[in-house]
Amino acid sequence: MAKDIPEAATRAAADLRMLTSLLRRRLMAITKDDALSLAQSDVLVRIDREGPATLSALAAEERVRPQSMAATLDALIAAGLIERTPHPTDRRSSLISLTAAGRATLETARGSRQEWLSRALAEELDDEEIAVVIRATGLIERALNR
Amino acid sequence: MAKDIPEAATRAAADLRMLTSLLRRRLMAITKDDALSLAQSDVLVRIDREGPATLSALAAEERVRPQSMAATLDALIAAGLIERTPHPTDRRSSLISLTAAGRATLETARGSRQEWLSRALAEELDDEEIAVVIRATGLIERALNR
DNA sequence: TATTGTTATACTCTATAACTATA
DNA sequence: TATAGTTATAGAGTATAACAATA
Repeated sequence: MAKDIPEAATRAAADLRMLTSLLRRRLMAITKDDALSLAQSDVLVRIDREGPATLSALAAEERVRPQSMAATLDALIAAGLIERTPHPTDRRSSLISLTAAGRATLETARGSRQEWLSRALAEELDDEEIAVVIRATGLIERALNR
Repeated sequence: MAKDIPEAATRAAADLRMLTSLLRRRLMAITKDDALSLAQSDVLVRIDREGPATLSALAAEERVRPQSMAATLDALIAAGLIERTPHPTDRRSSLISLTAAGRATLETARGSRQEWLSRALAEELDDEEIAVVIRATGLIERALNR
């Protein structure tokens, strides 16, 4: 039996769905000097935040199939931004970590999508509003991982 | 010269960027009985909300090129969910509107991504938190369109 | 047997370039 | 000239299916 879904949740879901598409397209359009694709940026940031990980773990965290993650990692390896080292205990697997170039890329992510979005938020929203956005991202993430 | 971007805006931008990818992948994974692609759903909802529109107008609002919008519209027309009628004053153009089947599809969007997301929000968040999410989507949209 | 990863293939979404028809 | 739309082509991102190696 379907539990009743409050009007507000339906509205929030509809708004979120459309906003997600729009935001992604805006980000994609910011190509500039940033050679990284969106999926590549996601993975680079994740490894930076969480440390070395296996392909499977990255795929699970990013919610893609291992084959899809493999394609993304291949591109990052080809660009010299990450590297594989043998897994210490599992010979089937490798640990993926940032190279020096990968860390440098993250630090110079200015002039890229990240900067464009930061600036858009900073210039249009006040401190209280930005706090609301931060709180909302946490709430949405919690709902997605429930 | 780059104006200083507050720490909080940078944090909000990073969180938003990654959340956008994750949310989109979760939505894509909900295929079920819903035959519409994400881009198709976006357009169908938009026409329903805003009424008949030209291809160019839809492309501008959805932030895609006219060629991309044409592909999406072709699929929706093939599915019988929208239709073209001649533009009253511009013979180069057409007005795109929902068919009866298109309206029916929107109404029976239960069992689809929209329902999955609504339920996730409703089950994990309380009323005050959902209100925060709704407010945040409005704020983000404002920043994107600034 | 279950898990980690690879190879092969296909579909969605979007873009750029070059074009036609109409305004 | 400028705008609305089309045709052709390509790349990013993702998936499923079938497989090999190791746990």
